[in-house]
This record gives sequence, C-alpha cells and structure tokens, in this order.
Amino acid sequence: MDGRTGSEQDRDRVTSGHSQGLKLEPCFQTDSLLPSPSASLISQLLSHPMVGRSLDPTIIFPSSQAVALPQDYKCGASPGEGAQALAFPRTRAPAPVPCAAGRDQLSDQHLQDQLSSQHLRAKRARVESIIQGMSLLPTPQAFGTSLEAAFGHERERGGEMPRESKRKPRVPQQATGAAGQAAPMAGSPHAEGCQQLKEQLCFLEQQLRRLQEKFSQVCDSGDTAQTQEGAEKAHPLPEKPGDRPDEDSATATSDARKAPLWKSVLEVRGLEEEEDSGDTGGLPSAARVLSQALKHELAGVTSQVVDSVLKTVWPKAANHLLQQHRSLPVPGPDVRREYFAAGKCRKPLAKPSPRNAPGSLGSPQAEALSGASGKSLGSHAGSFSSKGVRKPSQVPSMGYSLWGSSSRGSPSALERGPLEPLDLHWGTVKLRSSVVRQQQQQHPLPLSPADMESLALLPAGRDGCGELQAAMDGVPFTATHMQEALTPGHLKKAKLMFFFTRYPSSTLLKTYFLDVQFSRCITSQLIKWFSNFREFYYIQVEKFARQALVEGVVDAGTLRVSRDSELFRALNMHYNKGNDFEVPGRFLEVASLTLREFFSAIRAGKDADPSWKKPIYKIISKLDSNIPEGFKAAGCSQELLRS
DNA sequence: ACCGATCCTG
DNA sequence: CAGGATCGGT
Repeated sequence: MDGRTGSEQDRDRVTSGHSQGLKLEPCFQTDSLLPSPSASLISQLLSHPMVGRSLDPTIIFPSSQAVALPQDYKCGASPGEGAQALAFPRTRAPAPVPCAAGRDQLSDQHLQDQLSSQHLRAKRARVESIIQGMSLLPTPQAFGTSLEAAFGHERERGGEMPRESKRKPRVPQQATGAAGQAAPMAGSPHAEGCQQLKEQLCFLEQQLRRLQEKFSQVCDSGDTAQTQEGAEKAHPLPEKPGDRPDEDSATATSDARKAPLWKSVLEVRGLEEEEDSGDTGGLPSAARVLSQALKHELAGVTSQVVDSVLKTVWPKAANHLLQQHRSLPVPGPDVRREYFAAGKCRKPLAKPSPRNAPGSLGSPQAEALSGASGKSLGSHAGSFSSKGVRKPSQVPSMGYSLWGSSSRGSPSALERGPLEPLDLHWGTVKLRSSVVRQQQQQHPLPLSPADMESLALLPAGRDGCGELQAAMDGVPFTATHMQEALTPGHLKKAKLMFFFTRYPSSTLLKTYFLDVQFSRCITSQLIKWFSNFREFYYIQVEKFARQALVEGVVDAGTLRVSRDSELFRALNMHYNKGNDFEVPGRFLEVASLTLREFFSAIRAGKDADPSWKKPIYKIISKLDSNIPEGFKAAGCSQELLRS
C-alpha cells in the first residue's frame, strides 16, 4: 500500500462505516449494565401482550394526553425518527411460543370440561402460558432492544445526513438544524415528560398487579397441579443444574416447553429446592418469590427511570443525586450548547479555551524530564485520592490518566500491557497535574483494560439504563448528548490524539469521537484538523532538520528528538498546550525518524524535487499507533477543556 | 467526475 | 485553523 492507505481504506467504509462504527458503541450493551440476573423480568413483563398493548410510546411523548395517538407528535428535526417511533407496534410480539398459544386454547376447553385430571393439567398450562407470555423474550435484552427499536432509537439521527449534505458540502445546514434542535429544550415539555413517564409507571404497576392477581388466582385454585409438573420434570433427564447455561435466553426459550419461566426464575435465585421439595409448597412459594422478584425489580426500574428522567431534564441536580444515591458513576452530561453554531460548523471554535489552569504551565519541560523515571504504583493510588476531590460545582471529570503513554518498542502491546488493576472509582478521579504526569512517565496508568473498557462504556449523558434512555431519545426536544458541532474540547482531544495517529481515517475518528454527531461537515473538519496538524508537524521537523544540517550534523543517526529538544518543545507547545498530557514515547520515536528522514532528504538535495516530501509522508503514515481507549471515554472532550 | 491530501493564503 | 486551489489517484 502506499501512503494513502488510510484514506483508501476509509473510502471503502465511509458510506457504510458510519453506522458500523457506532454499532461498536458499547453504551447499549445494556445487559452488562443491568444489575441483577432478574433484570429480564421486567423486560418479560413489558413484552407481554397485555402489558405491551398499554405501553404506548406516545405516553412518553410530551404531546398532549398520555395515551393519545402520536399524531400531534411533531418531530422537531427528523421526520424519520418520528416515523420510526410510530413503528413501535411492529416489535410487538406475534404471540409467544407457538406451543404456548396452543396450550392456552387447550386449557380453555379443558377448563370447561371440568375433568379433574385434565383440569389440573389445564390450570398448569394456564399458569405456564401466563408466565410464558411474560417471558417471551427473543433476546436476552428484550427490554432494551424492544424499546430501542420501538422508539426508533438510533444513534445517528443523521443517518441520511451525509447523503443529504452531499449536495452542499460547503455550507452545510446541519449546524442550523442543530441549534434549532437544541434550543427548545429550555422549555417546559420536560415537566410534562416527567409527568407522563410517571403515569406510565403507574400503569406498569397496575398491570403488574393484575398479572400477579391472575397468577395467584390460578395458583390458589390448583396449587396441587404442581405435583404433576414436578414429577414430569424430575423424570426425564435429571440434568444437573450446573451443566446447563441457565438463564441464557436461547436455552430459556427452547426450554420453555418443559421448563416454565418461573422455574428458571427460581433457579436463578437459587430457590429451586423449595420447588422440588414439596408437592404442596411448590407453586405458592413460587408465586411469592416471583411476586417479590417482580416487586423488587419494579422498584429498581422505577428508580432508574426517575434517575434517568431527572438527569435528562435536570442534569445538574441529577448529578448530585446520582452521586449520592448510587455507586454507579454517571458522568455529568455537561451539556454545553453554547458552542452550537448558527451557520457553519466551524463556529464553535471561534472562542478558544476559557480557563487555563495557570499553575500547570509552570516549567513543564523540566518537570517532565526530571521526575520522569518510574514510580511505584502505590503512589498512583495516593495521587488519585488526593486529587480526587472536586468541587461540588464541578461535573464529574474524566481523569487525564486515562491514557497511559504507550511506547517502548512494542507498539502492538501498546495499551494492552499488563496493567495493574487498581480499584479505582473513576467518578472520583480528577487527575491533572504534574504529579500524575510524572508518575505516568514510563508507566502506563494502572488501569486494567477492563477499567478502560468500562470507562469507555460510560456514555456521555446516558446512564446505564439504556432502554429508558433510548426511550428518552424519542422525545423531541430532549437533550441528546451528541454534539452536533465540534467544540474546543474536541480540538484539544484531536491534538492529543495526534501524538498517536498522524493519519487517522475518518472511521477511526468516528470511533473516537463518539459524542459527536458525525456529518460530512464534521468529518471533513476533523480530517482537516489532522491535516493542519500534520502540516505544522512537518514544517517544524523540516525546520529543525535544516537547522541540524546547518549546524554541521553529519550522521542522521545521531539525530534524536528527546523531551528536552527544541523540536519537541515546539510540537508539545502546539499539541499539548498546558502540558497536561504525557507525550507518548512512541511519538518521540516517530518524530526522530521524521527528523532523520528530512535531514537525509535535504542533505541529498532531494528537496529540489517539488514532491520530495511525499516519500517521507509515506513512511510516517505507517507509524501510527493505537490510540488509548481512554480517548473514547465520554466526556473526555469536554473535560479536556478544563485543563 | 469525484475524492482525499496537500499547498497556499489569510 | 479554515477556505480555496491544486494535485494525484480511481
């Protein structure tokens, strides 16, 4: 491949890659975020036809009446969204498992026949069908997926945007739309939204109660029916509880035939002995447990909903609450809309950086150099806690320590290295500062890949409750925390990323700017940034190469960019103003090599050739290294601004 | 013709 | 750093 490899690949993916990149977006792997194995219960409830029917998406919409049809629902920005939202019913289940439906019919007949043995059977069938009705979950994350699909949730509302703006690459109107979208959120529809969500919850509760009633009715009249069930199940295959992938949805559905949901519920809760133990005790206790489980879960979900609504409606207040009530870290949405441009995508950059911490500018280089060598991991912890305190008014911050400097030889093992896991609650981390910087030297931060991952997982302004957040996304005028424009924070982040990659593909950029609504404009702006970065970079290197030549350097091999070299100073000043980032050693290597290449080329007189730099570009373009996952972390763009 | 990267300019 | 022109590749 030539030097344009990156762009070549990119070109292939630009069209499809948009969604693809975002598909990787971890935020919606809700299952991992759900606290307990019983989490599926509510999902099952919601999937139940009865419940589902009353769960109209329009309830949440701040239109008018709760159960009103979405006709008066006006989608502020994207009609497609609205259309999808209306598509909600399509996910409604076409009735549970076939056999369950069959049984249901059968049971009705038999109930009327009043034949005792069949009677019992029938009741059992009913119980099963009820529960199975609740259970019909195609996927483990039924709740999330169904709701997501239901509300036409999609990450990129600009799905068609690139195409749209293709016509006018120059003066894209996205920003205008963005402003229009963001502005109205100041209104009161949120109160309404809250109210209606509340109503929805009440409704849910009612449905749940009805279900429980129905359930216990059936149970009461025929609790002995369980006998047979128990026997039946005991017989065929005395499978060990262990060797089966229990709550797995796949097995759950396929097993549904012989193992009704409540059994798996019991298993999950480790209560199956109770069921096996007695003929008489079986169902009632199952009912109790189920009931408790449902209640418990409902309570949990309720609070989650409240949290998420509150957070969306009232980010600041929610922040505090969330921090008080949960251990689950939720980054403050910190929705700064002031950067939304009225006309052009570059507007946001008009006003550079607000506050710069004066302190950190001290004597960066000296600092970076002297204190550099390896320090114990223990002191990391120390610095974490000491710096962990933040003013209440501050939103939670991402630590600068997120990214360790990768380097030394093994680019492949860059941030995959054996990092000591540190029991560190990221929400409390606010690392800026020389202390950390020094400790970072030579040592990637003690965050395990898992930690990184979880950091990256934390969505900007979206909490773990992806389903409901998804629902919220359907609400017009809701603050979606996707930035429709690049902010100074993004610029800073991009600059830091330059230390790792000089030639990022647009796909890569999309991967690392997850909080940005990518459009053609945004993409090209980012690309342009990196182009500018490169320009500056090469100019500087060339300058120093010539200087070295003038100074009589003979051996290109002796040229080396170190942290105290002037070249480094210039580059660092440009990309890492404030010096709050530890420049990866790898970058120094790349810079050194670039310098040598320029030096050699110039010395060889190649600079007579108008395109003499191209071979060098080609070489350098292959030296990109992986960017630490920490850069994907939500809120890091904003956070970088504070430094 | 289109696209991306670079060059040049402000 | 952005806009526009230009170059080179498909």
